[in-house]
Amino acid sequence: MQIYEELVARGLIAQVTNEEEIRKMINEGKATFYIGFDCTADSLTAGHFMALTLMKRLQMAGNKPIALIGGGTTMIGDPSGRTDMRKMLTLEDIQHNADCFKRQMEKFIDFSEGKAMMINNADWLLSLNYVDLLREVGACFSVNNMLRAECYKQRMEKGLSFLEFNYMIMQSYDFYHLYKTLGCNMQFGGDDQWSNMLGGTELIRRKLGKDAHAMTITLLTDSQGKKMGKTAGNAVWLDPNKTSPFDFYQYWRNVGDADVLKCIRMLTFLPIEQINEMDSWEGSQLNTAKEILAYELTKMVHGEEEAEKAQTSARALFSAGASADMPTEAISEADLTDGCIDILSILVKAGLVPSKSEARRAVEQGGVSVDGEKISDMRKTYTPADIGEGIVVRRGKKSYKKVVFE
RNA sequence: GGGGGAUUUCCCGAGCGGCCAAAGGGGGCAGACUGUAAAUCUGUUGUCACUGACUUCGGUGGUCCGAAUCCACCAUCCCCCA
Repeated sequence: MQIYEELVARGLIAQVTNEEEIRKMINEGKATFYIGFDCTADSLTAGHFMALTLMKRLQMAGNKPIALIGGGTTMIGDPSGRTDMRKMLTLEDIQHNADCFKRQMEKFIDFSEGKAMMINNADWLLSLNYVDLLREVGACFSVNNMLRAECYKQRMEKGLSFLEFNYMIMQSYDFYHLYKTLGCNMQFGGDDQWSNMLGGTELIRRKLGKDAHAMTITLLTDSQGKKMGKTAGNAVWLDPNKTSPFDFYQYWRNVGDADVLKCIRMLTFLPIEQINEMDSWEGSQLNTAKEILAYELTKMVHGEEEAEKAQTSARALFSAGASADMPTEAISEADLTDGCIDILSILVKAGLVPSKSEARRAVEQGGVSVDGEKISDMRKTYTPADIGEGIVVRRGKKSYKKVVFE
């Protein structure tokens, strides 16, 4: 099976400008393609992960990826599908974020000699001259068409600033620039980027009379149509300091039944034949599929060792007993009052609850246990001797910490 | 430039000068049921020294015994006219 067919089989492709040409091009490994990353945070998220795997797949098929860091475009902020304007970031923040992105990407993509490139559009966008730009590309854009673009729909109701309106032009300019300087003939991106990407192919056609291609990746959504990769509005980060490997593992371990196969198909590198076999699984058998998904992804992002640890911890926690690799929190002399510490303080200290009030609530509702025993008295206290070698404090089913005294 | 409207807790949204830590919904969290799923039901959802106290309703001042509610100014956003 060739790469294009595989992408289709995995359900990764959403829209393409010209299927025949793109199929031919990437199957023959002749594409030089780019994906843009807006650096609005200092870590990539699970949402970016799919784009990274796609780059990798295409790279393995002999195509050349360009990771474009949006140092310049982030200065503007993409309004696509947003209801609010993005926060404006300073130049320093953006640079810092771009550096972080680079480190993370290097784990997935082979950037060695001629295999792939990473560039920052700040390099050419920031030095553009306004009047020159208007004359050079401004004439190629029809405001009428831009206003019709799907991505601005929501903003047409709430208000769209001129700053953000220009985002499409900047992104189009990137593509045009990369086409001219690096022979980049294709752009990939999330499906929400479709209009912006078409802006680029259109610009290249008008300015150079050449055909460039665009292709979008299906957005990863759950069975309810919500974007995946977030928990309670917070992103699932690839940075282990922002989302621990265990939590990362748990996120995928907990996806809904209806979404497991889709995730495995789209995100893992397991052979498609093997995935097709899993298709017939149902009921609690899907739990195995979820373990596979969680393990595979954690392995890719954090390495095999972390994946093993996360899996062992998770199994131990949800079946029985304790595990050596649990996240641990140390209590010290300074945390004690009259030689002991109460359960509420332990919960807060361990980061299992954000405040004492919530700790109280958790206990009241029977959601707290220590070494497997439910705590019903919120005044219960512990001395260093009680803690001994360490106690396992658990809040709810899924969050727990080992607490030690030192 | 002129006129009108808005700003409430995580989000949406209701709020009469005292009975407002603030209705309702969403989301979150916990419990029951389960398969670490979904659906459903129940409880809970500002903070703390928790039968009480303290801090919140865009910002700053003011009126009042008392303000999310009234007044003034500022800020931001939306709509209509130019």
